[in-house]
Amino acid sequence: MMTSLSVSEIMQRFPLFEESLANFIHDNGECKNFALGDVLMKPGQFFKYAMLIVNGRVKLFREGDEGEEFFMYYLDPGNACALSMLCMARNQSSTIMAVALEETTVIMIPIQFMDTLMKNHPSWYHFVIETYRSRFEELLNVVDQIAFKNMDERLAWYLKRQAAALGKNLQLTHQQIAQDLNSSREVISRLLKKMEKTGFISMERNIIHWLK
Amino acid sequence: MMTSLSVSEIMQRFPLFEESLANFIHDNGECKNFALGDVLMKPGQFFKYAMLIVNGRVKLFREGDEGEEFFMYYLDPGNACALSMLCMARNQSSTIMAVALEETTVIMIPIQFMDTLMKNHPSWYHFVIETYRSRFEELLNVVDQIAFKNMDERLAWYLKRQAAALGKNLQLTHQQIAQDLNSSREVISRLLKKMEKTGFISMERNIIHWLK
DNA sequence: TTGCATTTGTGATAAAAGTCACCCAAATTT
DNA sequence: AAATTTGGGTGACTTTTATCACAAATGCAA
Repeated sequence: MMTSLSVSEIMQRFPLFEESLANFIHDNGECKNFALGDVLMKPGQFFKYAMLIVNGRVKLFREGDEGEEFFMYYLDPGNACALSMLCMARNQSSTIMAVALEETTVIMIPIQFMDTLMKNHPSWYHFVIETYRSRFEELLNVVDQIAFKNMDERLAWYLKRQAAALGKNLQLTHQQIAQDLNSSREVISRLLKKMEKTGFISMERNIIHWLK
Repeated sequence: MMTSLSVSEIMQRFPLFEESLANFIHDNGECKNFALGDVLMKPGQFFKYAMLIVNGRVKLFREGDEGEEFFMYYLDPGNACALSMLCMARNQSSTIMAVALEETTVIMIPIQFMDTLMKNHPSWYHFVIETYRSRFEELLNVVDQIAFKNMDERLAWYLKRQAAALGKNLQLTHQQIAQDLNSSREVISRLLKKMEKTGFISMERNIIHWLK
């Protein structure tokens, strides 16, 4: 069923999987490609698959009632979408948006295999737990930021995370940052100016260099 | 090992457990009581047990760097602490506070039984997944509130949740509410006055009546 | 080159939330 | 009953963030 991914490629991306698990996934998973901007998941959508990221990068964000956005985290190769595994278990609909940031390859494992995987493959169970744990923790950090910090600190934290995920030279407009933080462009521009003066970043049009 | 809880009591609190699972928990779990104000979990603490709430109520909140608090959710009888199950899997330390709101009884299941439970008891696996799912979803709602809403709406949502959990007559001071929302007493007092005028609540000293 | 769209800079102003000062009323203690 | 503590009300002011208006700079396209 898997269209274009060998067992050894699976094990390379997911090094903690046993070979029997990689085999099972190879036989029963589907491999799907998404282009930049493609929506993997949107509010109200039901899940039929657990999604494992093989290549590329996916951006997860929450949507507000009036279409505002709020950036949560990225999924990188080797990660899985925790939501896709959680909601699936109850056939619940999702509440967040997932969009491909670049050309992205995903393994889709149909919902009906979950129980089997869980029962027969300890490494699957550990992978699932670790996926939940890391996303929960990431979400707790997000809560920390918006509950306790002002915009200047939140912006610094945001840029630091972006730099960690995407590299130190960030192709971002002030408008995009404002959108991710649910703030406004002017506010972000002013705060960035301050950060530039204090030596944390340098700026060009469309680019922010994280200097730390 | 279980001190004071019969198999049938376990199955009553956790109706989706198979009998074999309830038996296993009865034989291998420990039963522990906490008094009002007791700390079940605090930042930096490592987990040796998964915790299932049998009686009482536990309040979970995040602590800020300067000791601020931020209310996340309550755990009720029949719930489990997702964090205790997640961190355990990696022997990670927790990042949130859990405090007993009243006399509370908890089943503590030592970490080393997790793999066995997961493998041999489908109803345990479903319970764990559902625990993660519901807490993740609750946390997402919290993020929504602080990311997109002003304090008046957040306060209304907070009171609504409190009323759903604790009943319509809430024994809360304005100061406590301010603390849970990481705001200040004056702000909360003023907003409550408005809510009283618009008929959402009525107030007495130490009590807020949720009227909807 | 000229024109146009996009990105960024910035002052003025407004709205939301936090802080300070001080009050009164209810409850509790002495 | 008097004194003290606790909870709550309120005006004045500050800080933070958002909004509005508009200018300047940059890059791309005709």
